[in-house]
Amino acid sequence: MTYNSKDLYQVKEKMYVATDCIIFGFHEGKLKLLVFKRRVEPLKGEWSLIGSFVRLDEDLEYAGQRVLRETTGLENVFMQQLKSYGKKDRDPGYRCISIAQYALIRIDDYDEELVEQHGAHWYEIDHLPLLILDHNEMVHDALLQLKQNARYKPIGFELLPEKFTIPQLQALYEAIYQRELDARNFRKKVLSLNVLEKLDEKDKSTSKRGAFLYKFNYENYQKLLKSGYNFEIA
Amino acid sequence: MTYNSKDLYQVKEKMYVATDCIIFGFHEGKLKLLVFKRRVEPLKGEWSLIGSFVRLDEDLEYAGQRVLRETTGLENVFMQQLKSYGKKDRDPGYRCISIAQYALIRIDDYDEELVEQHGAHWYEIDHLPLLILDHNEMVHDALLQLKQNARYKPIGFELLPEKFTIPQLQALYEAIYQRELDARNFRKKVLSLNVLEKLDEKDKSTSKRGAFLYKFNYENYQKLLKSGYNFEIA
DNA sequence: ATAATAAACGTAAATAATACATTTATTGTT
DNA sequence: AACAATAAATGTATTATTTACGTTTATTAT
Repeated sequence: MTYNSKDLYQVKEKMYVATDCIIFGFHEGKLKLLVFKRRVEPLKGEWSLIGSFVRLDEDLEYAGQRVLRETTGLENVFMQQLKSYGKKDRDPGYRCISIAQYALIRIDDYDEELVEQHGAHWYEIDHLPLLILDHNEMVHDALLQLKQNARYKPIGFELLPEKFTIPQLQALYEAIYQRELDARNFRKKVLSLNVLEKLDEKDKSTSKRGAFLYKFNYENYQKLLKSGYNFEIA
Repeated sequence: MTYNSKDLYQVKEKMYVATDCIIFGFHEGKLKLLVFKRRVEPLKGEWSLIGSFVRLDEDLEYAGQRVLRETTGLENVFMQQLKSYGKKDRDPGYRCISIAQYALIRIDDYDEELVEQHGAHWYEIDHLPLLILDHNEMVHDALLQLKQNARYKPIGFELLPEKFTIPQLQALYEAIYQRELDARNFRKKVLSLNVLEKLDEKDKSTSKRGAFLYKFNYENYQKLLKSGYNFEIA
C-alpha cells in the first residue's frame, strides 16, 4: 500500500494519465475479480488492478480495451467508465490521474491459462487481498455501481455465457446483490420483462430434470426501454 | 465547434488534464445552466463550459471548486464527478482528457453581477446554445445523471434555498424530470419520507394564503438510508 | 418401479402508485 | 364588513406491483 524506500519518489513535474481496469467475472455461483501481481518496481510483488498509462494516440476507451487484450487475450469486452481518481498524492511516485473502467467478462469464454501466464488471479469478491494505492477503493466503487446498474440495465447478461438458465441468472443476481432472492418471484419478474428467449435446449449439469436455456433478446430490450419501462430485476 | 485556422494546431506530444464544470441552477421554475463566452483564442467568442487545466499540486475535486470560485465567487458548492472525456481528437489543439464535474448551486445565493462580469450567462436547459468541442455532450450526460441521481438521492435540495415550500420542490422535480407531477401525490410521497422539517414560516410570494416553508433534515435522511429505504421521489 | 433432485408453476395478502375533487387560509377589492 | 380571487392543503378509491409461500413435474440413477 505504501512505498517503503524514499528513493522511489520522484519530483512531480508532469501529469500522467492512467487507466485501471476492474474486471468482474462470474464463475460457479461466485462473483470474482481479476487482479494481478506486479512484476515491476515500485511495489513489485503486490496485488494490483490491471492498468496502463493512456497513450497520446489512443482514445481513453481504447486504452481500457488494450489493457484487457494484453492481460487476458480478450477482445471486445463489455467495459464502462467508472470514475476518475485524482487525489494529488494518490500515487507517491507520480502525479497521476487514473480513470477507472470496469469490465464484465464471460468467465467461461476466456483462457484460464493465458490469464495465469500474465500473473493474474481470480479472487472472490468478498475475499480480496489488499491492493496497492487506492485500488481497493476503486473496487468498492465499482461494485456499488455494478449493483446499481444491474438494477436498471441488463448488464448482468454480460457476465453469463450466451445461453444460460434462469437459476443461473438468479445466482448471478444473488452474487451481485449479495442477498438471496425468491426463485418463484425472480422467474416471474424476469420473464415478464419479455427479454428472454426460451431455447429448445436444456442444461442438465445441475439437475436430473434439467433447466431450459435462454438467451437475451436485445431487440426486445430496446423496445422495452423505448416504452419507458424500467428494467428492474429483484 | 471547429478550429478554423490550421496554425492553431500544435503537435500533440503531451497529455493535458482538464476539468469542465456543468453548473446547474434553478430559478423561477426553470432548470438553468451556466455557460460562458470564451475570451481567449482558440475559439474566442464561442460559448463554452467553464473549465481549467488540473494543476499538478491540486486534487481533482479541488480543481473543480477552484474553477467555480474563480468564475462565480462561490465556495463549497455541491459538486460531483460526471465522467471523463478522452477521445484522442476531442480537442483539435491538445491531447487533452477532460474530467467533467457537475455542480448544483442555489441560484438565489449567488451574485448575478459577479457572474456576468466573468462573461457567464444562465441559459434555460432546453434552450442551450451550441457549445465548443464535446461540451454539449457533457451537458446531455450530466442532465441524464442529474435525473437519475435526483431519483435516489436528495440532491435536488442542493438547488433550492435552505428554506423552501413544497410547491417549489415540486417545480424543481418537474424541471428535472421534464414532466408534470400530481401535487397531491407528490406532497404525500415527499412527506412520507420524513426528511422534511416543517417550519413556522410561510412564503407568501406566490399566493395569498402562503405556503409553509420546510427545510431538509440530513439526519433523518441518513437514518432513512441506513434502514435500506429507497429515497425515490416521483 | 422407485427414490431422489432441482425445475417449474400459481395464488392470496400486503404494499405502493395512481387518479382525481373539494375545502381552506389569506389578501385585495367593493 | 362582505366578497371575490387564488394557490395551498387534504383524502379516498382504484389499480398495479411486490412479497410470501407449497406443490407438482421431468428426469436420472438405483
